[in-house]
Amino acid sequence: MRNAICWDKNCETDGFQVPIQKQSKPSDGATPVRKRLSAQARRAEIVQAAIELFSETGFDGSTRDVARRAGITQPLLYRYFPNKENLIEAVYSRVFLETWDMQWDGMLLDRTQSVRDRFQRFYEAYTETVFQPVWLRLWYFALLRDANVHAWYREVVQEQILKPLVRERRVELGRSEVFAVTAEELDATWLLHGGLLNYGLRQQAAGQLDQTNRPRVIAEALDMYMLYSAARMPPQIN
Amino acid sequence: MRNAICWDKNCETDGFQVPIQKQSKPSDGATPVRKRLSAQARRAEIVQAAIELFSETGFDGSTRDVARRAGITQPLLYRYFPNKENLIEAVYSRVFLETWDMQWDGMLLDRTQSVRDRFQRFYEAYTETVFQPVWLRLWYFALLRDANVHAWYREVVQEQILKPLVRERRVELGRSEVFAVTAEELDATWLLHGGLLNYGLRQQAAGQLDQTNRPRVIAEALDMYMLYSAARMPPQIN
DNA sequence: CCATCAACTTATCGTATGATAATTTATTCA
DNA sequence: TGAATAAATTATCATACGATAAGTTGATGG
Repeated sequence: MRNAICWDKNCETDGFQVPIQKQSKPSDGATPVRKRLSAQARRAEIVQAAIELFSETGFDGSTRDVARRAGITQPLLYRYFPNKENLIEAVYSRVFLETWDMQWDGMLLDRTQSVRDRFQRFYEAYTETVFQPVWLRLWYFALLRDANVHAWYREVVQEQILKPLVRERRVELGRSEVFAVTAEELDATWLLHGGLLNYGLRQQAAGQLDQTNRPRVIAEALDMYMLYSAARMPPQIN
Repeated sequence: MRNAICWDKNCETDGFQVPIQKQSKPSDGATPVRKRLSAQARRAEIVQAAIELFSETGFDGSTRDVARRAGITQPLLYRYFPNKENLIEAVYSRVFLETWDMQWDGMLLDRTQSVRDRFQRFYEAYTETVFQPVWLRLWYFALLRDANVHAWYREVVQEQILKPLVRERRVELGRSEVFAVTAEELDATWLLHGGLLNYGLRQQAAGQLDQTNRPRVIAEALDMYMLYSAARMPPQIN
C-alpha cells in the first residue's frame, strides 16, 4: 500500500497534494532534498515553526499547521513533544528565556556615561529584540493564557532593568543607592517601560515597524524619568 | 421521544445531566423557572455570556460554552447570530463602543480646575471602567485578532483624551492651543496612557485589583507629563 | 378555544483537532 | 553487506467544533 490514494472518508491528507518531492532548503544540490534530520535539529525546526504559527494565530494554532510549516507530518511532532502543552512550553523558553543579552548588564552599569545615555543605548538594543512582531505577539498571547509567565517576566524586568535604573539615577543625583527601591520609584519606571511596550504593540498592530522615530520615543520616555526623578530626589539630601 | 436518554454515539448532550429544571434567575418565585424570553432579552443574555467566556478563553471559546453559560442550547444561538463571527462583533460593540461616558468630555475641558486635577479625576473614572478584567482581556484579545479594532481605538483615545490633554496643558502654560498637536506631543501622552494600560494589565495578570494605590500611579503619570510639558513648552513663548 | 407564530430543543452533518499504534524507510556500524 | 536502530509516514480514533434541518412547546390574539 505504498503511495496509496486516499480511499477512506477519514483519510487525513490535510490538503496535501500527491506527495511531490518537496525540499525544505535548497542549500545543497547533492543532498536528497529533505528528510532524516538529527533529533536535535528536527526538534529545533518544529519549535521554530511553532513560534511562527503561534505568533500569528495564538496558541490555539493546530499541531497540523505546525507540522505543515516544519515540512513534516503531524504525528512526528509527538516523537519530540509528549503533548501540545509541552511544545508550547518549549516555545516559551526558546523565545522568552533566551531574550536577555548578557552584555546589557554591563551597559547599564557603565558609569563613564550618563544614566540617560546608557539607558538610551540599552532601550534601543532591547526594543530591537522585543519589538519583533513574533516576540510581542507571543508575549501578549502568553500573558493572556497563564499568569505564571507574567510573574516571571515581572521579576526579570524589575531586577535587570528597572531597579538598576533607579539605583544608577540615585547615584547620579548624589543619593545613596543602598536603600531599598521604593514602590513609588518602581511604579514610575514601570509606567515608562510599560508605555514603551505599549508603543511597540501599537506599532505592530498598525502594521508599521517605524524604525525611524523609535529612538525619539525612547528619549522622550527617559526625559520624563530624568525630570521626574530629579524633582522627587533633590541631590542635597543625604 | 421526550426526555429521551442519549442512545446515539453522536448524541450531543455535552455533559448535561438529566434535564433537571434549571432556573436562570431566582428573582421571582411565580415565574415558570425559565424559558421564553423576548428576542431582545435573549440576545442580550447570549452576548453577556459570550463576553464572560471570551474574556476568559479568548475568542476561540466555543459556541457550546457560550450557550451553556446563557442557559440555552447551542443551536438557539444561531437564531440570533448568523455565525460566530457575528457574535464576536456583537461583543465588540457591546464592550468597546459603549465604554465612553459623555460626562467625561466636559470633565476634561472644565477650566475652573487645573489640568492635573481634571485628568486625575478623569483617569480615576476611566480606569474604573477600563481596568475591569473583562474589558482589559477582551481588549488585548481583540487587538491580537484583528488590527481594525485597534485603529478605531487609537483614534478614540487620541481625539477624546490625548489631544485635549495637550491642548489644555498648552493653555495652562500660556501658549496657543490652535496649532496642530505635534507627533512629539502625542507620543509623550501616549507613553503615559499606554503605561497606565500596561499597569492595568499587569495588575489583572497578577490577580490583584489593587484599588488602593491606583490613584497614586495615575498621579505619578500626570506628574511626569506636567514636568515634561513645562520643560518643553516654556510659558513665555507666544 | 384554537390557530398562528415565534421561541426553543433534538438530532445530525461535515470537518478539524489532539493523540496513538502500526508500519516503512533511511542511516550507522559491526 | 546486512542486521539494528532511529527517523518518518500512514492509518486511525475519540472528541470537539461550527452550523443546519426538522420537530416541539408555549404564548397571543381573534
